[in-house]
Amino acid sequence: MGRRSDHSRGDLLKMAIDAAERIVESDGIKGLTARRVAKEIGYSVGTIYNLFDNLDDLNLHMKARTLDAMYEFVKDVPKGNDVNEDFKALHNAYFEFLRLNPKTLGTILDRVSADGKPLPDWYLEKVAKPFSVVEFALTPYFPEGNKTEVEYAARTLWCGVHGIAILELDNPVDFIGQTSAEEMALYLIQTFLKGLHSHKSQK
Amino acid sequence: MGRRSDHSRGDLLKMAIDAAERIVESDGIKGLTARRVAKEIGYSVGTIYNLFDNLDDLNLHMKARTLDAMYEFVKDVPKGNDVNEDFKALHNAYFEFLRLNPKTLGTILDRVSADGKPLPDWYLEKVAKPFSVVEFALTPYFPEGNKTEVEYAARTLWCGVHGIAILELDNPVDFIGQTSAEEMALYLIQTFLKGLHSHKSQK
DNA sequence: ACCTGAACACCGTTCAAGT
DNA sequence: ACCTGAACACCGTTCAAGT
Repeated sequence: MGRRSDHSRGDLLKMAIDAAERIVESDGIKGLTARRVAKEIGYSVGTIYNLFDNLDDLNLHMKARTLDAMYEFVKDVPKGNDVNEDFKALHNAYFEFLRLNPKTLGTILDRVSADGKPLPDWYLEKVAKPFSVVEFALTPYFPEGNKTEVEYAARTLWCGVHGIAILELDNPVDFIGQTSAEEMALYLIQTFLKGLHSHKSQK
Repeated sequence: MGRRSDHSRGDLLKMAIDAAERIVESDGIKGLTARRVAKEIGYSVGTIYNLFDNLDDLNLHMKARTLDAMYEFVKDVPKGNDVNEDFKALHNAYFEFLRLNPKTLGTILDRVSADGKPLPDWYLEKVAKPFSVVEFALTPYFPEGNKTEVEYAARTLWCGVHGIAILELDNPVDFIGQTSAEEMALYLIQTFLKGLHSHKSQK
C-alpha cells in the first residue's frame, strides 16, 4: 500500500469534514462513524486516525466549520441604525440558518466534551465570534461604552435563544406548545430588550 | 435457565434505572450500555430488552425520573408573596439541583430523540410539570389572568435558563466567560421580568 | 412466563506491515 | 511518509433454547 498522494493532507481534511457534514445532515449524529467517513472518501479507517486524533476531534472540526458558516451568515446582518430592527433581523438570520442546517447546528448545540475535557482554545474562539455580532447590535443600550456589560448581556441573550432552539430541535411540535421556537425566541429577545431599557431609565 | 423470580418486574425496572443513574452520574452518558446495566443488576443483557424497548427507552425512563425529582425539588419553592423573591428562590433551587445532579440533568438537557421520532406523551407531561411552577410564580405579572400568556412567558423564560445551563455544562469555565451560568441566568430572569413589567405599564 | 447467552452486524482505536 | 487492514475489545439487538 503506502502513500497514494492522490490528495494532499489539506484535501483529505476537507474531504473528511465534507463527508462528515453530509452524513450528519442526512442521518444525524449517530450515523457519523470513522468507518463510514473513510468509506465515503475512499480511504481506509486508519487514514481517519492519521487526520484526526479521534472521532470527537473530527466532530469538533465539523462543528467549527458550522460555526464559521454561521458567523458568515450573520455578521453583516445588523445595520446599526435601529436596535429593534437589528435584533429582528438577527433573529431571522439565526433561525434561517437553523432551518438550513438543522442537523449540523443541532450537533453544535449538543454537549461537546462529554468526557469533561475542556474544549480547545481555537474552538472556543469560534464559539465567541457570533457573540460579537450580538454585542454590536446591543451597544445602543450601553451608551457608557461599558464593554464588560455589553459582553455579558450579549452572552446571556444568545444563550437564552440557544436554549429555546435546542428544545425546539428536541421536539419540533409538542414540547414548546402551540407556538414555534422562533416566535418564542423573538419574545425573549424583545422582553429582554425592554428590560434593559427600563434598567437604563432607572439609573 | 428460565424465570428466576428473585425480583418482580417492578423491582427489576427500579434496579435497572437505579443502575443507569449510578453509571451516568459516575461515567457520563457514554458509559451507559445495556451490557453494563445488565451486569450491574446481576442479570443478562437479554433481560434489559425484556424490560425496555431499547437503550433509548431505558434512557428516557432515567430522564423521566430525574424530571420527577426536579419537580419535587422545585414545586414548593415559590411562596407567592413577592415575585422577585420567588424567582430568586426558583433560580437557586434550579442550580442547586443542577449541582446535585450534573450528569443526569445534563443528559436531559441533551437532545432526546436523535432519531427524530416524537417523544411519548407520558414523558412530555413530565417535561411540562416544572413549567407550571414558573407559571405560578409569574402570575402577578398577568393580573388579567390570561392563561395562554402566562404559559408562554413561563416556557420562554424556562428555555432561556436551560440554554444557559447547557452551555455551562458544555464548558464549565471558558465558554461563558468570567462569570458563572448561575449569575447569568439570574440576569436573564431579572431583565426579562423588568421587560414584562415595562410591557405591562405601557398598556 | 421469564431468563439466558450465543450470534449478527456493527463500533473506536491501534499498529505492524507494506510501498 | 503515508496508507492499509487485521486485530482487539467493545457495542445494540435478536431470538432459539432452556426451565
